[in-house]
Amino acid sequence: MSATDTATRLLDAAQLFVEERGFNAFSYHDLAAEVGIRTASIHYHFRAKADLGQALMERYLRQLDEALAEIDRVGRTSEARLKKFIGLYRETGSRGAICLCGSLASDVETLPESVQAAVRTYLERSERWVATTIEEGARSGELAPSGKPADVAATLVASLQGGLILGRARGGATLLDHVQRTFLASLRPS
Amino acid sequence: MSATDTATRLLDAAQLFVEERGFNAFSYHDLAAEVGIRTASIHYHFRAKADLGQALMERYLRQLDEALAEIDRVGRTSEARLKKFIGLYRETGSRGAICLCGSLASDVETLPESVQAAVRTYLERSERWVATTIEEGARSGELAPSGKPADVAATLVASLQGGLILGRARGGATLLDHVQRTFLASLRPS
DNA sequence: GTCTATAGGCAGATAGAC
DNA sequence: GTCTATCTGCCTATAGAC
Repeated sequence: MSATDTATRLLDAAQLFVEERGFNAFSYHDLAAEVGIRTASIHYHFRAKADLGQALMERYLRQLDEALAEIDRVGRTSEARLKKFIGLYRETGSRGAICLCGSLASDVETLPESVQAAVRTYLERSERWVATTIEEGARSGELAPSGKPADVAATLVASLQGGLILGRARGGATLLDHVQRTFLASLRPS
Repeated sequence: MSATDTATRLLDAAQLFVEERGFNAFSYHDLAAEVGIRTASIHYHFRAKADLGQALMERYLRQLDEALAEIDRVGRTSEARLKKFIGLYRETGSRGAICLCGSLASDVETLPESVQAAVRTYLERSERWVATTIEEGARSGELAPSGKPADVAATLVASLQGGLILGRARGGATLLDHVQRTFLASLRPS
């Protein structure tokens, strides 16, 4: 029952800030106020803000792997698994946030190369999982994609990330409902 | 043959900056260097940076209306019109940029309300045009959307905006190729 | 319209005491 | 590990001369 260590609390708070405002729109001062220490103390845990960004993406990648493994474990059909995958994004949107990776992708030109690389890895891994899931569904006859699985997968991930960003800007959290209906309908055999 | 006036040159340069880096990642100093005047002079044309953002979106809205009118004028079929619409985004992506509106949507929490409103208007207008175009195609039997036109329209706009952001982060400008193939295939009657 | 000069604030980061 | 104190630099914005 030990209290959560400071580094973890910093990562938690930073993740919320990035998901709500973006990497360049929060400061060590904001972070310090949230966690209850001074800005100088943050530098002890993360020497520079770029290091914090990298640690954030590394943890987020591990969380992705865990989430996908869990979906593969409990999802019975390909469609059910895709629905759960879309559900991860809907959850994020329902708390007024966007995906950490999508947020960093928006600011990509201002980020250090190490963080850019982690963003690319996250996107590739997501697309590959979706493509594989669609392929499995197509093989068993459960799904009928109208194009190549890799095309559909790239398009789905783009509309989920875009849907979160546009949905927040539009107000009202229904955009991902449209995305889910459109994709599941277009994948269903007629 | 008069030279372009300063306000217009400032808007042109600012638009490129926003499309490449984001609204909060360029300064009046960057802008001044680009246009060849001093930062203080920019304030004569746009009192505060928020005013510049608003002027930027207002001009961008007019450009959207012109582009959509032109597409309606020359596009012979619904599919041809949608392809030209997607082409607007592919053009932006091919110069390593993202849509001004998508860029501002990413930073939406840090923007003044007037700019947020313009972003919403741009998105609504885009979605409505796409929905109408799909409806027309469905009525004539040229297109066979698998869901409601409004759903498909919202999803298409989200994947174009998301595709630009993710495509730039991924490197390689092929993401919108995937999006175009996926949507045109899913709209084609079987 | 554009300039020089500068105010005033906040950013990321470091040194060194405890 | 966390603190106080401080450096340095950049940002938006303004005042007032030309």
